[in-house]
Amino acid sequence: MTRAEEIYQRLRADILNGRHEPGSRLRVEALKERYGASSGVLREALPRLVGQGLATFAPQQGFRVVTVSPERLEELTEARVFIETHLVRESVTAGTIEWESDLLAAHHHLARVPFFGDTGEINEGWLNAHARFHRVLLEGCSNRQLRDIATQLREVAEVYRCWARTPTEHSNRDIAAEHKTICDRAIERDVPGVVEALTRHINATTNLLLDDYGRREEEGKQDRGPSAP
Amino acid sequence: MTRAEEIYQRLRADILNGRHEPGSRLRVEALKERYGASSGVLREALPRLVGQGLATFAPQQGFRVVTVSPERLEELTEARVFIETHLVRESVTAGTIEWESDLLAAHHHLARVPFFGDTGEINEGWLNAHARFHRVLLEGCSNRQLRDIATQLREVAEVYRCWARTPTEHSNRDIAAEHKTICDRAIERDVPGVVEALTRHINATTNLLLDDYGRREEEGKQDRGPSAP
DNA sequence: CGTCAAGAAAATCTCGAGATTTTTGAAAAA
DNA sequence: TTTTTCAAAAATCTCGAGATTTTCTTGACG
Repeated sequence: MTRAEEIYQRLRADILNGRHEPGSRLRVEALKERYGASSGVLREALPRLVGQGLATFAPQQGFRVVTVSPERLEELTEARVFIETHLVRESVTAGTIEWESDLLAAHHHLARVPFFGDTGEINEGWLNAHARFHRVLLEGCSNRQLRDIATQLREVAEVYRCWARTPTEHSNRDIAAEHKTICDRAIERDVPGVVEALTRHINATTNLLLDDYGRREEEGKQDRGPSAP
Repeated sequence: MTRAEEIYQRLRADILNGRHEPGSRLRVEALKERYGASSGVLREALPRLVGQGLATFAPQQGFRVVTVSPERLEELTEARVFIETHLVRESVTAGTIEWESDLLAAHHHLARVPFFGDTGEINEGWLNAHARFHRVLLEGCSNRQLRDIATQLREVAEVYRCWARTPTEHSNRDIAAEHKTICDRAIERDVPGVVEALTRHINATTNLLLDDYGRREEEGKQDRGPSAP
């Protein structure tokens, strides 16, 4: 593992967990101190994030965490539904016994790992298990190009999860039930069922985030409202 | 334009034009001399190619141009047909008058620019016009996520074009006719027509390349055949 | 003749210093 | 009060040298 590789992994995890806020600048000087790496290493790691769609770059203005907006989230969701439903259809149709086993294992893990961490934030282990479940679900499809695209889109969408204010215990239970449904339908080889369950799941997650965004906008207006003209 | 930006553009163009062979190593030391840039600049530009899917990277082993294989080309083609037909459907349905005009202009340019350059190789201007035509065709669709994905897939597919042995005048005429059909059906707002034309076009290009690959394999076998046991 | 090992060559990886550009903040003018 | 100017500060951009790792060559051994 080279230095640049390590820093890239840490940067990626820190963005996916919201430790770097969406839209915030990624100053090389600041990152040098935080990650204890030279500018050269950082300037090699950061462009990789750009390629993955997790960061942006402008000449003479440095790097930024990818920015978020409701419009972009809706586009992202539409793209995910389009591609993932296609993949899951192929996957459930063509998946082998090994794929079935992997999916069961991934779901079992996801169902057991706690959603909340010690600090009240989302547990990093849960995020990893969640990413794994969705990846394995589509791995029955043989087209690696499309699978890679789906993974990339999910990663960008993950930025939005940590951007939302606070995940609730209620939403956690809903999500867990959705995962169970997806897993069951997939094992049963119920193609229309799994497609519908996955579509619902993706859209439900988006709606949760959009509601949260709307609420925040509302509060923001009140803060700058009649009480402080 | 920063140094790294410039070098990135040149590297990208050189890969897309086959001046760096698929699978070949991109040694920093060699590129330093060729592009007249320092190692730092190159180590910033190369990871961007990796993110775009035009190069690969392995720790301690450096960068390589993306490798090609018939299987990967087939996966790529399947992915392109799946995504581009969806996009062109949206595009032709929702495209504005401005979009129509842009498409006509892009096709006119593509039809006029010569296919072969002075050296007998494919003309770089034609490659640019071709990329532009296909990009504009899908630009009537508002979902930027999906459009970007389609563009990225086409770019990777471009690597295969230069990998093929020699484009013929015959294949050139076929391709030009296909572009004309696509453009006409799009302007007529004939959705099923344009979807069929685009599907044919993508598959035809792939088949041309696969035939060429098969012929080359055949010759390779003869070379190493009974005459030299 | 083929296999293995040690040394040499070459490439990658890492770092910090200097040049260039952008941003910031305060002072002056309208 | 608002706008403009300009200089200081900070960040980006670029470069080449040294450390580490891989690859290639050469030669000895089975």
